[in-house]
Amino acid sequence: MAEEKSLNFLEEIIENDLKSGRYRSIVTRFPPEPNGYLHMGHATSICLNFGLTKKYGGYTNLRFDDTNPTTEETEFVQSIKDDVRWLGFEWKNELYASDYFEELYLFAIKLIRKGCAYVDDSDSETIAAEKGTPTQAGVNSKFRDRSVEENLQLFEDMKAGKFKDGERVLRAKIDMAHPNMLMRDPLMYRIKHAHHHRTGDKWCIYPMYDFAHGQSDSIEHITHSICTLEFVPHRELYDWFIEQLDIFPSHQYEFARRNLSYTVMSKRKLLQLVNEKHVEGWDDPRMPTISAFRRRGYTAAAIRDFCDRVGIAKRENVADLSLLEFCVREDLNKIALRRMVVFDPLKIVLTNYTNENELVSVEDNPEDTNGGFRDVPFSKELYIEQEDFIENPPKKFFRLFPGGMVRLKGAYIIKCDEVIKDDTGKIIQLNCSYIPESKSGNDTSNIKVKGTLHWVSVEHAVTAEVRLYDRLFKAEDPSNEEGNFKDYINEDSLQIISTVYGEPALKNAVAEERYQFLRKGYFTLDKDSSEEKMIFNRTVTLKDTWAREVKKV
RNA sequence: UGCCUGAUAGUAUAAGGGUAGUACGUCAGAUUUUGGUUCUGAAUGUCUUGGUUCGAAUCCAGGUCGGGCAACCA
Repeated sequence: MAEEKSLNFLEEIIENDLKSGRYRSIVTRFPPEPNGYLHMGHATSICLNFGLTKKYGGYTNLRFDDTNPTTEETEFVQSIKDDVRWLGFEWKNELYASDYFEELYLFAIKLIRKGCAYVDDSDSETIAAEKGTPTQAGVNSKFRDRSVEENLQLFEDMKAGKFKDGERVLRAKIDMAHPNMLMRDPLMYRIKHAHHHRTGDKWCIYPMYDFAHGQSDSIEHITHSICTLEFVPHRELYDWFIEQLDIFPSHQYEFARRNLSYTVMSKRKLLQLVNEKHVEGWDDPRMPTISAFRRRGYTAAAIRDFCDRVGIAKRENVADLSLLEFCVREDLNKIALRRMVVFDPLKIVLTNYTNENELVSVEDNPEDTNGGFRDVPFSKELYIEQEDFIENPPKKFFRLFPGGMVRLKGAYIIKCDEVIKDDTGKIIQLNCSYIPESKSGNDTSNIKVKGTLHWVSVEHAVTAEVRLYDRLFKAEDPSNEEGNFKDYINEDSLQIISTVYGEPALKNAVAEERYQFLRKGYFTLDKDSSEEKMIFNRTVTLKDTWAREVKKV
């Protein structure tokens, strides 16, 4: 009997709502602002919102929170849709806060009529000053007590474009002494003579987040409006507008934003990394954006699994990058095709080898019992990794050394007989002998070796470029370190090896397919690849217990 | 000297008055034609002080520490 997975606090709320009959099914929404690319934090929100309706019945809308025309662009709308789809979720309706501009405008008029809103002529400095501070009450604006008629007229003039940016705002009339600063006559509308990515030049007044989000939720009958912790103080305002307007009572629930170790997650900081060219773009594989993870070779399943395993709660957190890496390795181990690729070649010559055109058969994926095999050409001259040979090996080193034996994966056991160096003492070639009766699958040699190496035939090798990525930051939580987060950028986060040597099957690599370069890590073809040149991104390394062993010394 | 909010192994998350559990990470071992995978085992935790109770991570009171709130951003 499988243990029942415990519920997170939102699932509990929903189950109670369903049980009590408050709702028969639920509606959630994912509400990104189209002013940047989605990142891992959004992935958590996406998995949460879509996951909840999948689990409990109902649906999820995709709603773009596009109330600020000066920062928002269609480019981002497209990338967001791509990312949500790629993550494996389908929204019920594609919506925009701008779809509701007319309705929102009517809501504003309703509040003016009720005496709950007024037009303020003060400039932003004055309004800010009059707002007071967290420990000090604000004071009323001198425009606070205008008549309903005057307010109506002024608001219409605002809409009609009779004022310049910043000359007037519409504010809710609540309480300038309220302990919650958001309740001190918050702005509802501001004037922006700006082109909107969807409504064009139709409007020159735009609703503020607080006057758009809750009402949009309400219009869509969102039952559970889930957002991050920084909006907790907004909930009071959210409820106030809904109550004053007497519209469908959506409810807001807050959870803690998801952070990831060794990176930053705020859009502002990510934008800086892009603009200041610390990375190549939003989908630079070192970025924590969804498009970057995709390009790097992460699978949607792995990301979903990660979000699932981390869970959600209400306390601030920094999730371990190693958990994400575990999730992607676990998925990739099952699906990646194995290939042999030598990064840093050391030539070996099998002095006693005389066969011609020999092929050895190697499994594509040992985890897959139905998996296929491929033929790999074997020959007298092979490449192995430089690091797989040490002249004076440390203890527990079971790769190749003078007089030592190793198996070449899928082929024969070889013995190192002679080390050849150039004038500078650099090792340039190994002369080895192979054990003919040790062929894989047909081994009658009775020789036991500890090490198995990957290799490629010199004559048959195909070349490619590999890009090896490391964490973008040296600090676990760069935002919380002393000084600027950029001081902690890892200068070695990208290592390019322009020529590596792969077995011929590598030539058939296709986009989207995942590969495990034996003993090297998981790789996928990068979009920069061309007919002439294959470029592979390292998605993640293999777990390397030997590297850890070496480090200990 | 305001308001809101949070605190469980290194990290993340359970336990909702009754054995503090799970995952990742760490360490040790077994298996292995990838030093991968798989398997086994171990170490490590309830912010603090009181109170209620047969019994408290859980309820109550005080304290400590962290986060958010003074954008015509979302």
